[in-house]
Amino acid sequence: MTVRVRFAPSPTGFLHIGGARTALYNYLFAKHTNGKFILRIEDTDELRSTDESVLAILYGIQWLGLGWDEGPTIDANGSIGTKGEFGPYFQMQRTKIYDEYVQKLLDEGKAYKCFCSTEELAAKREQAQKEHKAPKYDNKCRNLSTEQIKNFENQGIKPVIRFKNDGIGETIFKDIIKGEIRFDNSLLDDFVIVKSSGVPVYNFAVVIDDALMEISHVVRGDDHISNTPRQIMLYKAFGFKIPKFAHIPMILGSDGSRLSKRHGATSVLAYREMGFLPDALVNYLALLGWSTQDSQQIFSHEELVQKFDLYKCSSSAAIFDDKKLLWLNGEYIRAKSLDEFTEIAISWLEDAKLVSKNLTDVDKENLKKIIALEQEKVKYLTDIPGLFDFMLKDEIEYNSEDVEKVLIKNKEISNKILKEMLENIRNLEVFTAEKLEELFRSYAEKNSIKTGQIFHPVRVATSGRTKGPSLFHYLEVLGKEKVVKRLENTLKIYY
RNA sequence: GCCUCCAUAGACUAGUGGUUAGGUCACCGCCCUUUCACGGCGGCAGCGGGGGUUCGAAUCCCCCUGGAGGUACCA
Repeated sequence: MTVRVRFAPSPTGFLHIGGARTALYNYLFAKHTNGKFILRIEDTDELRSTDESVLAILYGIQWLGLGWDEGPTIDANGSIGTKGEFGPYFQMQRTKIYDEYVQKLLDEGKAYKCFCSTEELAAKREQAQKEHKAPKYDNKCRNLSTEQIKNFENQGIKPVIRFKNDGIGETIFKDIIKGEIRFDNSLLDDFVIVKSSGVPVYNFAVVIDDALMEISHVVRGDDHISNTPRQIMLYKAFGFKIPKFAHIPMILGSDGSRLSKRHGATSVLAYREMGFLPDALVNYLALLGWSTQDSQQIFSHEELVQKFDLYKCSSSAAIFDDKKLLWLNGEYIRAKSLDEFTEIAISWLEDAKLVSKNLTDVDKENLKKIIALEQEKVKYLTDIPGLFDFMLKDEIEYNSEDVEKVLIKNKEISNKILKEMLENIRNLEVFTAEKLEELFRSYAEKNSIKTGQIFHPVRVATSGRTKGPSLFHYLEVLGKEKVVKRLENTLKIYY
C-alpha cells in the first residue's frame, strides 16, 4: 500500500506552530515511506476563510522546506495553480462532488433535512446544560413527512442536512499514536453534514475528500479525536475504506495552556522575522513530540526523513520552549559554511541599510572577513546588524556605560596608553593581527602593565563597546587608516 | 455537567517488570580566554497521590488529583 497523507489547513489565519508541526509530521511520514504528501485547503468556513490566509499558509510551508506532491501551487508572483490528479484541492471548488454524496445519503434514508432554527437549537442546548444533560439534538425533524418538508420549503426556510445516527454500539478505532479509542455511539447525535447555505460541514467534507483522494493515513492534531467517530460513521455509511488515524498531541504555551497570542509569536513566518533559520525550526518541531532512542538532537533534513517514525511519537502534549529553539538556531548558524552564512548575513545587513544592495564580489570578499569574526556569536539572525554595525559604519556609536567603565575611570592612565598606542600604530608598517598583538604585548611588558589595561581601552576607543570579536583580528580587518582615525576621534571626544 | 485524551526534573524526552532512572535545553560552578561568545569538564534537579497484581514496579490494573481537547449550520 502506498502511503498518501495530507495536511489540510483551514485558511482562517496564518500558519501557526501547531499546524506547522502537523504538516511536518505528515511530510516526514510521507517521505520516509516513499509516499505522497498532499496539501488540501479546507475553506468551507465561508465567513472566516481568506485568500491572504491561503497565501500565508503556502508561504509558511514553503519556507520550512516542506514540498508537497499534490495541491495548490504558488509562483513567484503569488498566483495560485494546482498539481496532482485528485484535485481541485480547495474544498469550495469541490461542492458539486459533495452534493452528489449528500444526495446519495438522502436517497438511502441515511440523512435528512432539518428545519429547526439556530435560535431554537441554542435554547434547547442551554436547557440541557441547565439540567446537566448532554446537549444532543432531539431528532425533531427526523421523520418529517414530505408534506411538512414542502411546507417548510414553501416558507423559504433553508434546511440543514443531518446524518442519521442510530446510536447503537460503540465506534472503536486504533490510533497509531494513542492506541485504542472508543466512543459510545448513543452519546452522539444526528450531526449536521450540510449547512443551510448548502456548504458541507468539516466532518462531511473531510471524509469525502480523504476517501476520494485515497488518503491512507490521517495524521492530524488530537483536537480532532472527538470528530473521528462521526467521520467513521460516514465512512461506513458510504462503504469507504477507513484510513488509519494518527492523532498527534497539541503544542502548548509556556504555562501549559493552548498556544495563543498570549504566549508571543505563534505564526511560523513570525519566526522568520525573528531571525530563525527554517531548518532550526523544523528540527525543533520534529523533536517536540518525537525522539530517537539514542537521543540525537540535531538532524539534517535527510536524516529527519530517514529516521522519523510516526509510530514512535509521544502521546502527551508538549510545551513549546523557545530557549531550546534558540539553542538549535545557534547550532544551525554555526554549522553554516562561511560562504553560506555570508549570503544570509548580507541580506540582513542590506535590510538594515548597513551595506548597499548589489555588492561587488570584492565587497563581498571583504565583508566575509568581517562576518567570519562574529558568526559563532549569532543566535538570532536579527542580531546581525547590531553585531557588525561598528565594523561597517564610519562613525561608531559609543556605549556610554562601557565608555564610563573603561575610558573615564582611570582617565589619566587610559589617556596616556591610548596616545602612545596611537603613535605606535601609526608607526606600524605591517598591519596584521599578528604584528598588532606583538606590538600590544611588548608595550605592556615595557611599561609593566597588564595586557588588559591596553586591550580594553583600545577596544572601546575603536569599537565603542566592550563586547566584540577578537581585538587584533578586527583591527586588522578594519585597517590602519580607520583604526587611527577612530583612536584620534576618541581622544578628541573624551580627553 | 458529559465525552475523550494525557501524566518521568523548570522544558523536551529515553525507558515497556529487576537500570546507581539515561540524553538534550535552561540554570549553577570550574577550565579555556584581551571582552563577548564558542568549546571542554563537572553539578543541581524527576517517575503527581493512593490502592492493588507481583519475590520485585516509572513500567500492568483500579481510584483520585491535575492538565489538555471536544461538546457549533468553526475547522
